[in-house]
Amino acid sequence: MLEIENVTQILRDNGFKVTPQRLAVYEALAATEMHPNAEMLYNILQPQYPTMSLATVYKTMDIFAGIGLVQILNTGEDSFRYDANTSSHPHIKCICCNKVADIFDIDDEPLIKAAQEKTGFQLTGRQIYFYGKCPRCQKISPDTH
Amino acid sequence: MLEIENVTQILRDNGFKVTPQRLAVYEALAATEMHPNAEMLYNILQPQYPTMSLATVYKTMDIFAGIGLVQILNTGEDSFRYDANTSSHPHIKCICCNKVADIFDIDDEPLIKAAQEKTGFQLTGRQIYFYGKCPRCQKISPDTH
DNA sequence: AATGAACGGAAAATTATTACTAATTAGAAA
DNA sequence: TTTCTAATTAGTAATAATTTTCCGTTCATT
Repeated sequence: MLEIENVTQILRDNGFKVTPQRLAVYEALAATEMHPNAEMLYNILQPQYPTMSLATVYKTMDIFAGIGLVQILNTGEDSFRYDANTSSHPHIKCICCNKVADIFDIDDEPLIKAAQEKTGFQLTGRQIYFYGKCPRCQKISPDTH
Repeated sequence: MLEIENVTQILRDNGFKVTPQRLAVYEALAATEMHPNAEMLYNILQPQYPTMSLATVYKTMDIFAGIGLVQILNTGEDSFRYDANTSSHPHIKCICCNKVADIFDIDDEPLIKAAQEKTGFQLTGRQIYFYGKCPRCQKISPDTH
């Protein structure tokens, strides 16, 4: 969730050119809460950037992930999703509507500490995914599942 | 981690035939701690069961997952890994040697409870993966990462 | 203005997984 | 035991779908 100036700076610092496409991709990702995959992002950008290429989205996300501007989510689908918030927060996915949401302000430190102590690993990252039925889907179809 | 008799029983209870292949696949998975994917399992079985087919491994794991004999892991790789321990325990993967290990006896209940309360989701499952460098790899190459 | 990077669009690659088919087999019934 | 039959298997081909590559054109930066 950086400002455009910061994105510009980080791109330049890493030797990448600053292009309207790259900024647009970042803006679109930062503006949505849907944790889109490449194709969703492409569709979001389509109206405003009709010539935007899916290949560009892929290449841009690859660069962004490399320089720490986005994190890649793997929720068990065929494609990867992206998050402009690069902090290691848990995610939760609705098994009915497939929506992926953030879980902020949750204290996972004790678990991380315990994992580190139990395994002797030098931890570098984590991915915590919860699965269940979101409140909206509970109302719509309370019985299923 | 069931005995063969139990696997046999569960297969029959669910209307599946008990075949040497299915028992061999279960045995191989239960005997290893490497959390193999389908191809690794196939390679493990190859020496003792030269005619074992990769397709059979896939179909068997599909059935096993369906009747609760195995759980499917998605550690961010291209393929799925399998675990004969169907309890929802965290896993940890070494970013150097790609080994995947279990983390038992760790209390993730507080985190689950907090996630449930924060989101209002009806939770049905979770996947907790840690990433880092295992003790062995720390000794071999202490600097990298 | 120069130039190497980046772009669009489409084609290609990748590769895990599934489908297919003839042959075999498990389990039930005779 | 033998027979019967639908389920299962081995081996291979096909699928599916995301992601990457390709390349001529355009553009950002110096």
